[in-house]
Formats: sequence, structure tokens, C-alpha cells
Amino acid sequence: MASFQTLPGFREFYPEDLARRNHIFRLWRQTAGTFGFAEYDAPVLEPLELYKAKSGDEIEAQLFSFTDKGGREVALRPEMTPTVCRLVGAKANALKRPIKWFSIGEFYRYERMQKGRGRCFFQFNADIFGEPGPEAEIELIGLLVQCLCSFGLTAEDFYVRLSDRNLWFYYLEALGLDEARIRAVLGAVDKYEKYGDDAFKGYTEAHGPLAPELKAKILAFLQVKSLAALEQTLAALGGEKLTARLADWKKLLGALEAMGLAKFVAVDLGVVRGLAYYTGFVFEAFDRKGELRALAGGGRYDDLVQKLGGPALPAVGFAIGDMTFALLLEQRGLMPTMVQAPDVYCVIGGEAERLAAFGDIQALRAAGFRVDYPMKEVAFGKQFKTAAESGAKLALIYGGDELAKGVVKIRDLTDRSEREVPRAQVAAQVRDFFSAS
RNA sequence: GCGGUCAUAGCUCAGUUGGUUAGAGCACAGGAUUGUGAAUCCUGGGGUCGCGGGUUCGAGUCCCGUUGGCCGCCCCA
Repeated sequence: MASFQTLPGFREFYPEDLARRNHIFRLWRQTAGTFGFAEYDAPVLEPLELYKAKSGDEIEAQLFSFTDKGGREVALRPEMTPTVCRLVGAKANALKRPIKWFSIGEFYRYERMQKGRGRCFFQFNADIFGEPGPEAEIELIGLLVQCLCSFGLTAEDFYVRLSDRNLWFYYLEALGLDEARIRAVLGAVDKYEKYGDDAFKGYTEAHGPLAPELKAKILAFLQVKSLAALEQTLAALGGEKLTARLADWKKLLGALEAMGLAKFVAVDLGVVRGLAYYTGFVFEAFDRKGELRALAGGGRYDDLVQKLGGPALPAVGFAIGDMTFALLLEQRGLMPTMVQAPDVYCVIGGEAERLAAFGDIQALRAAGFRVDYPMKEVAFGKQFKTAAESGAKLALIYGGDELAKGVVKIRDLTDRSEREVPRAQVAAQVRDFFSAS
């Protein structure tokens, strides 16, 4: 039993675990590439202010923060958004538009662990800067869906709930509410799915009871589940802002439909996304069975770059976490068992044969083949067993008989056929075998 | 921050009302087997029973504390 344990909530990745993680990262990275996103990275440790400035002091309780030896207040990054805003903000004028960036990194939050949540986790982050219209959301939701589909997940497995904080603001404004009341209503809307009518308690405490006909309209809006229903509800109100916003919705949903992604997207105004720097469309991806926490979340945050000291620059982004995502893949049987199999396994008779084999082993490895061999002298029978278990496709046999004849025996471990080739030709033969298959 | 639950070999777990030197399967290693495939048989290594204290002639077992895991609440940027 080891005397030292990992810190609570932290994870260790043994080779099989890391193979699974790398598989996920590889497909995310590849998918982002197909959408034309460029990869960036940034420090894991940041000034505490970066996060306080954005979200307020209550967030600090869930940060891994401390004072460094230079007396600086610092925190391990809990998310990527403020960091990427700083990066983009600093060079905004020099960057080619549209700015489409992604990253894969580790994040830290000082929280209690739960299913699908630890104190450290990885996130895929994708963001588009400088694009004020729904064109950015179209691209990002398309990317989000493809990031999940590339693993074999389908519309049976997950969907994206789409909502809009602007729409709520304009709608509640049209109903005559001031900003403080609007924010209180949004808080209630966020909690309504979970608590039902109790969700309005907070509002009642701050602003007194909500007029029944007003509440009815809010609840009706919450029930809107389609573009048609949305148009119908808004038609009665009219107004410039709402009309323009409705046009954005049509553009966004029309484009997603044209991409063949309509089946992944659900209009759901119940999504508001809690605290927030979000200013427009917001979206979250969930498993269809509703057993897991959110797979991904994102939205528009047009004010954040400026708030963090950069120029005014509209932005949209989302993040996919690795923990819930891995759980979903495992549940659906889509997590492949990763084996690091060699291409070639060498069966070696004795010490003299070993020296002969080393020449070929080194040459094959230099040529890019994965080659393995027993490190100690082992009985032939056992070596063949090891060769088969290793997953190698070819075995090279360096026995006394072969070397006496100046040949090496090549065994195809798949069909069990064997042939002898002159030693000088081993590398070429192996190359031919793998280029043919 | 709060609640529930659990902790014995690398893994999954047995372990009797508290009673000799704490077990099994799997995995790993060696052998049967010095030239050919996931079999079989044998053998072996591996444990401060999470940690600390208490009760007792005696604690893996009972009690208290503590640390950690899992699950849930709050929160979820």
C-alpha cells in the first residue's frame, strides 16, 4: 500500500486510461481541424483577478487558489474562456477574421466529486471571435454536434438544447419588466425544471409576487419547443427587437437544418445557464436518456473581451468536458479497447541469434515499424504465445537453424503461414508486407 | 459546506458469537516444455486488514476519531 495518495478528485492515467483519453483528444482535434479551427494553448496558472473580474467573489470558493512565493494571488484555471479572451483581445487587430480557435486543456475546480465531475478534468474549448451574427453559432453548434458524432454517437444518444438570453430579455421587457426583475425571472426560469413553482420564491422575496397573468405568460414562453410556437407567441407582441431576434433564430435553425442537424437540436427556452457572461444564444448538450450531467455547454458572450481589458469583440464559444463524455461513450459501448500492439515480434533462439536480430530490429524501428522482442532468453513455445498475445501481425524467427542457412523465418501471425527470406532482405520484406495490407 | 454508504493482495471479493500463522478466483512471474499460438497441471511472489486510538487475555471482526472512495444535496463558469 502506497504511503502517498493522490489528492482528492485528481486522476492518474495508467497506459490504458491514457490511451482512451488520447483517443478522445485525437478525434476532437481532428474534427476541429475539419472545421478550420486553429489550436492554441495557454498557462494553467493565472492571476486570481482574471476570474474574480468576471464572475465575482463567490466563485473564489471553488477555485484552486493560493498566494505564490512572490506574493501574487494566483489560481489554477477553472475554465478557458477568460484566458482565451485575453489572448485574442491582446492581438485582436492583427488577427485574420473570422477568428476560429480551439484548445484541449486541463482545468481545476475545488469541488466535491460526483459522477462525471472531479477536481480536475479536461475540456475541449472552441470559440469564434468577431462575428456578431448567428453565423458564429451555426458554425459552433455544427462543430459541437460533429465532435460527438465522430465517436459514433447519434441523435438517439444526445441532443443540443438551444435557448436565448436576449430573447428572454426582449420578451420580458415587452411585458413591462425592468432589468432587476428580468434577472430575477431568469433565475427562476433556470431553476423551474427542477423545482417547479418553488423556483419563483426568490423573485417573490425580492420583488413581491408576480402578477398571475404575467406568470402565465412566462410559463407559456417556457413551454415553447419549436420555431413555429415561438413565432406564434411573438406575433402578438411585435416590436423591433423581437422581430429582429426572431430573424436570427430562423437563420440559425434554417442553417442547422440545411446541415442535416435539425434532429440534434431542440428549442428549449428553459436553458438559461446560471451565472453568466452569456449575452445571447446559449446551448447545452445532454444525453437523451437524461442520466448524465451536461456533456457540453456554451453560448455568446459579447461583452467579456472588453470587460477583461480588450477591445469590444463579439464572441461565442462552447466546451465539452471529458468525464461525462467518457461515461457516455462507455455506456453506449463506443469506447474502443485501445491496444498498443507492435507490428512485428521477434522470436529469438539464444544469445548469438539475439545479436543477429538486433541489427534488423534497429533497422526496422528506424524505418518506423513498432518492433518488440523478449528481453530475456525464453523457451520458443512461450515466445510464440507472447507473439500472438502481443497483437503483432508478423513474427520474425531468429533461430539457430535459420541463421545457419543465412535466413530469417517470417511468420504471418494472422494466417499462420511461414516463409524463409535471406537475412539481407528482411527489412524490405516487412515493408512490403505492411504496405500491401 | 451538508448527508448517505463503503474501505481485506494489482483487480473482484470471502472471512462464522471476537479465538492458532488472514483466504479464493482473476492477473502477474516461474516450471512441466531448448522450435510454433490464447489449453491443462504444478509452483511462486505479493497484506502494517486505509490510518490512529479505545474495549478485551485476545480485534480484520466491537466502539470512537480520522483520511480516502462512491452516491446524492448546494454549486456547476
